Amino acid sequence: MPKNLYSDIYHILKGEIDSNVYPPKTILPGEEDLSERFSVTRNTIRRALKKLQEDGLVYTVKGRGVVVLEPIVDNRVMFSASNHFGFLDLMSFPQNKFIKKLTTKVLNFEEVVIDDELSKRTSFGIGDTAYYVERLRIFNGSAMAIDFSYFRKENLPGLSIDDAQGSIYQYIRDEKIFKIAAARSVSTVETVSDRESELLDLKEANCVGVLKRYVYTDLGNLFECTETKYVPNHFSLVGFESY
Amino acid sequence: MPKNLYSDIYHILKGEIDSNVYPPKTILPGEEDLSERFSVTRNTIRRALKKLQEDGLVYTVKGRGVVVLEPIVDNRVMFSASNHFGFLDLMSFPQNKFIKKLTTKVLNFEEVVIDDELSKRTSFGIGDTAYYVERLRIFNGSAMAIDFSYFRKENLPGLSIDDAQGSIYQYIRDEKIFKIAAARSVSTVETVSDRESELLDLKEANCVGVLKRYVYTDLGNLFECTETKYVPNHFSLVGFESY
DNA sequence: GAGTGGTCTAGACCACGGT
DNA sequence: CCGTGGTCTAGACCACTCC
Repeated sequence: MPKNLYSDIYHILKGEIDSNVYPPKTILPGEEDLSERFSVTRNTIRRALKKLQEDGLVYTVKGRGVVVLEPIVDNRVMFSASNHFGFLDLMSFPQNKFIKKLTTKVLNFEEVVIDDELSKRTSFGIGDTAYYVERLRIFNGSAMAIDFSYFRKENLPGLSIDDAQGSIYQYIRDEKIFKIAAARSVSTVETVSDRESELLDLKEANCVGVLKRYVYTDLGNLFECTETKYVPNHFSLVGFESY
Repeated sequence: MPKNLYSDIYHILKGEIDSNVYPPKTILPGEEDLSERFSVTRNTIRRALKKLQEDGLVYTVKGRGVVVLEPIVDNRVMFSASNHFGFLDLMSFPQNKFIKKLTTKVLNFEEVVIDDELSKRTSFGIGDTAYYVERLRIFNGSAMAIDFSYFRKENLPGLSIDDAQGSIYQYIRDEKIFKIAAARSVSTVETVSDRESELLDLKEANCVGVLKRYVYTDLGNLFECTETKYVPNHFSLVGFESY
């Protein structure tokens, strides 16, 4: 479906790496060779290679070439910070097929005005109006996470409790209200409050993982601030960086 | 110090955003204007803008322009997955100035052969020899984290306990053994073992944050697998993605 | 020194947003 | 429609790795 040259080339090369045409620790053909093979400029090849590098499949070394990296293994519910548009979309992660049933229970839905303290928590402006939503996430029958969310009302004027029950991102996409531009995330571990320990299936644990996400519209303003608190031992957050 | 055009331009623009020449939610001058201003091609401008976007400072929208994003606030010990070369280098993070004293205690240092089970844990090959190192990290007098590390011996033949006591990455850089190419990380929350709870200053908590990092050499092979277990409430892991 | 990737230029056409 | 960023080409020079 992608009709960009560089994107096509990226997919082809990725397939060849996955199917061991280029095994780990080997060097890919040079950029010059690849441009000949695909009949494009070196520049276009470089964009495809850069995408492979961002995926963590290869690493390029000046003067040597493009090296295929060894793969690693892990087996939990992955929530990669990227491509994570809300909890409901998690089910579409290919690794997460074993989540048979994910339900959402809205615990709280109200309008709040951002005061000094909330502004520190959410980075919203003082005086802004926001929807405050609490949603309990139930995986295969156990309460595995709670989302505490603030949505700026200005950007989502008609939000209802029914939308919150479904996927808010689905709602945004369907209604074409705006586009989501970017997200910043901060991940921490915190000791749990009494209320949280009542709501979540923590077993013996007295801590939760916290993923705080700030989401931007394509006009540059923050429109969502969500803290997801999740139980230990069941979730992984993955990342990749090259230097 | 950087003598690349695009990198210079990136720093200049970043400074202008920080000092509010271009406030949040405004649009930067167009790429054409910027290329005129700096007397470079549009291509070079685009690279600088891409770097700003990777930093999470701006977001570009086709047909509209480059939007400056609103900043957010947070105040913990940051360990960004990127630029994190071992714990000792954490002190060089500008936000982390308040860590006055960080010491390391080596709890264990031995050679191991990777068997089936260790191979699953580390993604190293079966039969490889590795150094296994346990290091306790003490911040301002309290035991805040433990690192459980495996280093492939093949890549680090002469590693001694003294090197482990200092910064292993310092050692690698100084000895110019190889370059570090990339890292994959997986972040989780786990309930704690008895031994860990004895070693760490957990207070009431019975869980730890776990950051598992796989580090690659520039030849494409995995050379380190480290699990850092850290106490709750004191650390943040930051991320940024654009769509 | 031969070959690799890293940077940069000059110019072209397309797709999208706003009017 | 015009102006924006997105993609692509053709060709150049430099810095690095390896032999």
